[in-house]
Amino acid sequence: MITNKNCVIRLSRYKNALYRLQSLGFVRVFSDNLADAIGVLPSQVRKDFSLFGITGNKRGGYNIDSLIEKLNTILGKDQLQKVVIVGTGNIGSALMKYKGFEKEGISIAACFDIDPAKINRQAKIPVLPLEELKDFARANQIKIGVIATPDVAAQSALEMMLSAGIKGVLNFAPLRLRAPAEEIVINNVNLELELENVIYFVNALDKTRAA
Amino acid sequence: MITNKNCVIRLSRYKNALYRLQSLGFVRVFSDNLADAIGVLPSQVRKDFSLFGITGNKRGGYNIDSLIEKLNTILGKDQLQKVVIVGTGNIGSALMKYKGFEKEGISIAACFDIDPAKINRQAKIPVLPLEELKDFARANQIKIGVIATPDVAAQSALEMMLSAGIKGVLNFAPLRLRAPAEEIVINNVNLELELENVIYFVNALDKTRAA
DNA sequence: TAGATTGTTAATCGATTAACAATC
DNA sequence: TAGATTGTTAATCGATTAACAATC
Repeated sequence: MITNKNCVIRLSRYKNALYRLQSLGFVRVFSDNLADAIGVLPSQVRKDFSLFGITGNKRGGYNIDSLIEKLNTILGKDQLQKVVIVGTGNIGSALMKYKGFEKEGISIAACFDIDPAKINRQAKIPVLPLEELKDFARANQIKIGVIATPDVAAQSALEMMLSAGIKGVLNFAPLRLRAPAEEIVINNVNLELELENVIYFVNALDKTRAA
Repeated sequence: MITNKNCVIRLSRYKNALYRLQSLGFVRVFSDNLADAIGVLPSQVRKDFSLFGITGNKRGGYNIDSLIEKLNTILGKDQLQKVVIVGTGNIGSALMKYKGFEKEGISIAACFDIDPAKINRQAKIPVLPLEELKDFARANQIKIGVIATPDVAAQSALEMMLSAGIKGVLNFAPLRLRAPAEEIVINNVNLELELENVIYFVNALDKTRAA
């Protein structure tokens, strides 16, 4: 098992670049082209592939179709991934409507909220009471959940997910969730932090120029 | 100038942890406590502080109030940061309504869209035609922009921001933007990719267990 | 064949961790 | 003072980059 997160992220980027090349009619690709497309060095591309046992042809590069297929298998995109979202505030409902996931073979099976006013069983993506999360996730074999609740509700949302058999979480609440690492994969997206980071580097750049 | 992104992200996390400790009534903190709060080692905390010239007291640790102040200065939070958002689709409008930014001293000055139907000059956060971005950003000295447009519009949004004097961009469009690195800081948030990453590690964990 | 590209090994680089002298 | 904690230097670790033999 590869535990380097950056490496897995690069695989996703290669895959995206390959789809673009494919739609332009290309059939083969060299490590050189892929490297340029995602902004790394050619040896990084070959190293990444080597780590996952992906091989090409010396002199002939890689066949785009079969490369896409291999990457999709590695990334679990050979099967539809069903996810649930807990929290239907701003972030939650934006994710619910977001077209990007469907395009990537990710289907939002349902959303959950604690507020009875938000419940809507008839919607294309139903919004259900939080109490039903456990039964729903088990019945539909959901393994992936998104936490888009207010901060204070995030930890308990995680615990409900754990008890519902969910194995992976994308967390948008800006705090550190506590869970046994062997039991669940947590990936945090902290929007304030990302913006703060931009602000820092802009200021730092400014100071460098002034100096 | 510190160019290690991870280090800057940790500073933000320290700051958040410190606010929590402060609200619990604590006055001083040790590298040990901070390390535990954000999940790193104590020597990492001291190393990070040392990189930014932050010092404490041997035996006495760090004073929380003054530590928060120092971190806020470094992170540019001693002044209100005004940002603009281009694109008022799902992501854009979620960000517009998101409470997390205001809490962090980040104010959304305006949003911009190419669709005339979206324009709303009377709203608390006005939605303006894209053509007005340049004048607005210059008049209001906006340095930070968020790209939340469809993929195909992202590169041109970036170029308009560049010409408007914007120096830092948080990009939600899932593609690589091209720009001269010396002129602009770009931070990408790719939601599909983050979710794909969770899916990969869940599958990988599954395989490890099965084996 | 000659030339180009892979796959892998070795070298480099940078970030994290450990260790410990200084000192409150 | 004795004990605990910092600040910094050195050691380790892991990821990226370079180099090059194999070969299509």
